[in-house]
Amino acid sequence: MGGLPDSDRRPEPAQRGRLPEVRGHRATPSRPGRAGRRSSSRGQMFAPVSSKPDFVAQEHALLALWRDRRTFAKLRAQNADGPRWSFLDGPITANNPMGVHHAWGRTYKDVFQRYHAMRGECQRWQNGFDCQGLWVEVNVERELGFTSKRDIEEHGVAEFVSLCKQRVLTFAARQTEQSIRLGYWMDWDDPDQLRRLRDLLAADPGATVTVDGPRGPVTDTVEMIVGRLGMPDVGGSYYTFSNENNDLIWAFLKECHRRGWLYKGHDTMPWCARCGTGISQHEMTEGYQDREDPGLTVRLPLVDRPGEALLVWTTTPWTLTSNVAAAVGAGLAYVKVRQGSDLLWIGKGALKQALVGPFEILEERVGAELEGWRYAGPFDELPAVRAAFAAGTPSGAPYAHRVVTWDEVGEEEGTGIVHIAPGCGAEDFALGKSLGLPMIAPLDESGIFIDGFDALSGRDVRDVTDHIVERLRHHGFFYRLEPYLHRYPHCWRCGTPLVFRLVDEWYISMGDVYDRPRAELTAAEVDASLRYQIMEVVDGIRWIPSFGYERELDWLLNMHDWMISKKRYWGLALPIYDCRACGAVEVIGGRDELKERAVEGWDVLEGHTPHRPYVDAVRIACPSCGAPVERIRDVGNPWLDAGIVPFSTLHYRTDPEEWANWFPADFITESFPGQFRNWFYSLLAMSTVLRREPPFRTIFGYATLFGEDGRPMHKSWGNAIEFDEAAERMGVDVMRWMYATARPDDNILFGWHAADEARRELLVLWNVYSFFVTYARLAGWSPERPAPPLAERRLLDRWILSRLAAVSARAGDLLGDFDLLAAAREISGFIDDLSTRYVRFSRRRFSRSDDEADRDAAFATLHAVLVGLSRVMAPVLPFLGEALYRNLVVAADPSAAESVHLTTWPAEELAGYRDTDVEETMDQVYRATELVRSLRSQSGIKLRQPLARVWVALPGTELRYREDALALYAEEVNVKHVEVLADGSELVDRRVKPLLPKIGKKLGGAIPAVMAAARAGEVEIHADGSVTLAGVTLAPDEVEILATPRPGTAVAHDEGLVVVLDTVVTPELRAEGDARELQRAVQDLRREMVLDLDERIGLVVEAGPAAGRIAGHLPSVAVETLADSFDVGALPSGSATGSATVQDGVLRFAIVRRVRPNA
RNA sequence: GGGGGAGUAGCUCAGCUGGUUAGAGCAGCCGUCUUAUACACGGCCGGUCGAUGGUUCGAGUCCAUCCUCCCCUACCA
Repeated sequence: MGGLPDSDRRPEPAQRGRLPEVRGHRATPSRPGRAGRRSSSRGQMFAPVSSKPDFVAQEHALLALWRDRRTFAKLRAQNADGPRWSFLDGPITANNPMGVHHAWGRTYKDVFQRYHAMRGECQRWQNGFDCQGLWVEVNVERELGFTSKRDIEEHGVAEFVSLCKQRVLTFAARQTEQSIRLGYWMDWDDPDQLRRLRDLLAADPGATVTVDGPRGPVTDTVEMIVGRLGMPDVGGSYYTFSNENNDLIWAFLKECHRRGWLYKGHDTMPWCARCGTGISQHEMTEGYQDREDPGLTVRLPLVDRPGEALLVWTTTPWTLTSNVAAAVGAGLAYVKVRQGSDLLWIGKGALKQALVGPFEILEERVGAELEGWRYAGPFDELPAVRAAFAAGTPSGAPYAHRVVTWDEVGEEEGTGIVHIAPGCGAEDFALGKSLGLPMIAPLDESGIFIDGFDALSGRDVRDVTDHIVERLRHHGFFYRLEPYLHRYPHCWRCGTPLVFRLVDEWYISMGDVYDRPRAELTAAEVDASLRYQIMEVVDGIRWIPSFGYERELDWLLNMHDWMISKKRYWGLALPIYDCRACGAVEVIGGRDELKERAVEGWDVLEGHTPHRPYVDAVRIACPSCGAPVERIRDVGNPWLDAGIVPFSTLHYRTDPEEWANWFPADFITESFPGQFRNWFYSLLAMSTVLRREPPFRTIFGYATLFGEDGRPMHKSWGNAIEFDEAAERMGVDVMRWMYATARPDDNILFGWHAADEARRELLVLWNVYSFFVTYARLAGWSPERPAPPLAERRLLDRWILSRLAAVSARAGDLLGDFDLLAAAREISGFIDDLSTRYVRFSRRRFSRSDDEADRDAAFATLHAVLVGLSRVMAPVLPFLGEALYRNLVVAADPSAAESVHLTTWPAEELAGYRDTDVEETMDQVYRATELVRSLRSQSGIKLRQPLARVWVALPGTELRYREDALALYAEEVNVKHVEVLADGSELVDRRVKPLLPKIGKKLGGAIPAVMAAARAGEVEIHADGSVTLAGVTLAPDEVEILATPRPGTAVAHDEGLVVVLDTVVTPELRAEGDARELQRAVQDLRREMVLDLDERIGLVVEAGPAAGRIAGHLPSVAVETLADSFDVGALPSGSATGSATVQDGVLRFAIVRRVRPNA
């Protein structure tokens, strides 16, 4: 269990922790009793930290710790009186284990909630599960091996519905466990409890059971407890199958009905023959797939023009059975062509694609002239067709196939003449309705031809193409058949190609679409059209990214009426009572109302949740004719279930005051694809109907997760990664970091390589932490040791503390603005600065003992930085943050908050560290350091080799903290003296850099000349700092003065910063460099020997000229390598030896151990 | 067919309201530092910023057209 401190096993402090002290040193060092107890011997303060952490093991240990200590409960209690921040969770479908794509969204949800918790805000922390609908049904069917609705009916609807509930409980438990593993803090149910309820439900739903709720034990039947999950007395996640959820949807539907928006539509709809239900417009997009269909061209002989025929084209041959008309474009040109003995009518523009073989044009007419021509249909002798035609048109006259005109007809595909079957296509239906054509509906709900179609009757629509083609050939209707590839709608759930069926479905009217811009509409017009009311609600919401706003409006403007019915079993029971006797429609607004209105069957429903089949038993009296009326058998669209949650989960009905405290939600976040027409839409629609106000203030959307290869994750493609596997192999902090550093509005490519990159970044941080603890233990340093006040610390210390303050302020603002990516980038940049600049620059300060005050300052600084960082990163990286915090703070200070997640956001506390002058100074020093490194690299002089002198020219601005900065610089670049070059130096020139953004507009066309002068150095610098270039005078704040090297000097420069390095290595410098070389070689050998970091040694250096030259430096080598003694002479036999490359060859040495290994 | 987004190094992506010399990480090559020792750092390599025009003193950035990919949307049989 990597890195988890021993102190975890100490008993928990009784009082609630105060915040850890991170400022400088403590005013009162410590209470004597405690200090005596633990830090008298070194190494007791911080638990050792491996530089090779096992993140996964650590995460498991921390999960156990949080569970045992009830840390989350403490957080909730701590914030109970804070200002409210309302997050509303979009329900996850409890139908399968959760995937890594869910983990992406859940990372956002967790990060923002944790951040607001650190702001002391009170939250609800309620997760949601989506429970009802075809998703679950299909999986239960699959498990049972069912292939049709008949199987369900035979199995028994009650049992089937129970199995659906059980499946939901199974996967709610599973997803709960997975979410907890992710570190997602919510008010989770106990997964074992969920499974227990599932088993009890299977055994006996009517048995009485008692469960623990937040307000005490709750006793009810198993079925009713399941129906009450998520409600205040039972607690935990909300479930959309809950009684309250269903009840409130009933109230919503009743309100729609009251306003006259609910209606029954008779229309030709996309239909899934396998699922036996219609598919609404909202569900269509997901199902479009490329598909090859038969492209069939058919001859239709004209009755009154012997020998002539129309050519029509279809990709759905089965619909020819129900053909009633052929449509032409009134204004399009049509031609009669001769092909062999055939005389065919066809659209002029369709000649090329529709005809095969040579032809001759005989005649041309516009479409309007063809109107009314009668033709013989291909299936005229079928009883169903004869019956429909005999019944005729609304006027009563018998009907015959004829040509009609339609303005939708085009010539780009097909023949320019469109086969019309109003019972088999939505547009055909609309046309047929407007012209009063007969309707022939050939299919039953399973896609089987009904009676009246002779040989076809009883056959599956998916399997009749060959038969139909054969028949057409036989009767002379066939012209041509060739495969046709197109996008065709499929069932989004089971993948079956859809057919169109004439059915009754229930809709909520979205109201008129006006042909004027919204701004010009009157209030009355808006009041009359729900879609515009929803748009007004959308206006009041902040959409991130902003294009979401336009997309939602676009959908609202174009959407059709909302089809809410489904001819299925598991779901919301639509509370619609459609009187067969008189046609009156009644909608019931809740369970209580139903009980009141019931005239029979209430006893059947009593004790059950409002689901099929029990709810079907209840009848009410028709308010209009008094006849007993049954509920329609349909269930509801599942987005009704999810859309009502701002009301059902916030207790709109039972506790309006509490509801008002949490409504509207401050924040929701979900993956964008699909939700504009689904959850976002249903939330908006339902809130608009019930309240006419936004259900949430801000919505943050993100894109889609793909495999590493950029394709959707797919098991058979080998690019799929299961959540559990990812969690246990890469660790969830690594996963969360990947998500945090991904652009939300772009698709994310998820894979093991990306995880390695993310881990590497976190390892850098971990290594800083490991470094700190390693040396703090060696030095016996503890946070209680007095440290110099900030003003007396080194520049480097003040710099990193200032950076920390800046980062916590910025990251906080960014998280508050829902910009996790930018916040993560702040943290990432800080980790880089901390590791590559701060620790790298100050490494020696932690190990040496000659300046204790400075050493303590370094420890105190790095400690404060790591503690501060642990808090800043806690929302994003809850495990790493906690690991650092517990070892760095809790282990040392039992009075501190026991978890980083119980601390507050540190920005305000740290603000005093901010010093932008220090930051600017350090940036210059750092850049100048890089230049020296570059020069050393070019001239082949190792950084280890001291040099005598470096000259530095700085940009025109003044270097602040000059002495400190230069001292630091000298040390860092390993030179004896640093000289700052003045303006008059012969090594550099002063150049002027005009600041284009400031002067661009003003100067316009004069710019090329000014820039050329600046480049050439033709500049006049005036006493007040202004300059004249090419006759143009610029103010001091319009230019920057830079240094540039004069030609011919060996220098490095960058944006006005110039360094000149004296590369002469004198014998003295060389000796010193060789000593450093020796020192490094000794350290190398120590490492090879695996000596303890603080193990003392004896050092023997082989006698010779080299040893002689460096003799003067040997004492310091000894100090640095922890040698108690050093000798120059023959190397003792049997000891470990090494060698260092020095000026004139190789210098050998030996290390003599003071203690025996394993002693 | 309409609407939106995107096209920047071999790969993944930065690049703010236009500012002159386009950056990072990874990969590759070469080095460096080091009691953070299976860590880290630097350098090199690599881009006609999808194409073509235009606006402008100046365009990866703004405009137009076209090409490619993705998403949304659509009644094309």
